[in-house]
Amino acid sequence: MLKIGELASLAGVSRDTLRFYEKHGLIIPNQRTESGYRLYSNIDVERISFIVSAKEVGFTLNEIHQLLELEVTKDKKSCQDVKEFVDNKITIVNQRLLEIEKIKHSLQTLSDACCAGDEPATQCTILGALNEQAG
Amino acid sequence: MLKIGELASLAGVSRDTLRFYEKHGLIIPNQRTESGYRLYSNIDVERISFIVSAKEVGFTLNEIHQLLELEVTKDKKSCQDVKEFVDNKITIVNQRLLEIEKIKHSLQTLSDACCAGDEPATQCTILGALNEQAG
DNA sequence: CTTGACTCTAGACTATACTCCAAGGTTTAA
DNA sequence: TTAAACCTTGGAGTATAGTCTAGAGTCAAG
Repeated sequence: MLKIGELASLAGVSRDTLRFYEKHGLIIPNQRTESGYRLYSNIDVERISFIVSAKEVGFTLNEIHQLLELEVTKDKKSCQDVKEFVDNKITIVNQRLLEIEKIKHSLQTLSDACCAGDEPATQCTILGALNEQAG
Repeated sequence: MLKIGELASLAGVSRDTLRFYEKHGLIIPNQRTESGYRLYSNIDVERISFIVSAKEVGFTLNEIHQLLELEVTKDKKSCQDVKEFVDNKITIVNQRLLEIEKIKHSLQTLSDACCAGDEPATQCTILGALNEQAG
């Protein structure tokens, strides 16, 4: 079991952030010591690492909360609901993948080509590099 | 030339957002009418679309501002500086790509497998699906 | 020639996601 | 046994990114 400071440094977030996430229902330690100290388990390490990743790729804490709450039971109705919600997220994720690939490509153009020598200056801004892909 | 409302609806943002971006130096119309109306060009359409994309994949307005300001001149020093900055961003973008792929995969697991019938319930949460990849 | 849809500025307000502080209790290592 | 380093709660403060409002000017159509 980990105390809040231990989980915080493992996960690369602050103690305050963990308490903030708890207040918003994202990560709740399943135990406390007698004196009231929060105790986290290994599952919480995974949980917080998912939260951090999801946040970095543009999900809000609210969306992340919904994702973490998802639980497919074999009940067909639940399945249907969850599938709809998840497929929606997949669509968003796919769009983001395309966007991030495009940005990556244009950054690469900027990095690789522009210092080499003979390229036209038009490629040597981020928008120029983006257009390069289209043309 | 486009007025602010026209650009706004083309780009899917509000007029207020465009004025807000202007105040922060992200997009400045190169002309005004005699009465003071902002006039935007096609370049501004691309610019705003880049801003929206970059924001969606997790860049802050500040970072986006820096990216838009980038301009590689043939001057070697500028080249070096820009390359360093851009390579840094590429590293970040690559990490995000991995993270988003991982999330996508686990969403797919949730969507595809969990309603089918015989899977263990452990896969049927987002964290369960994420672990599925590791194991 | 006026009505409605648009634009302007300045400034107040909101949501999200922290971050810091005060005042106190707990644990641990010298 | 005491000081440093941790933990608690509650609440205030901050940064980012808008969003809304007021009060006024502009423009195109009827």
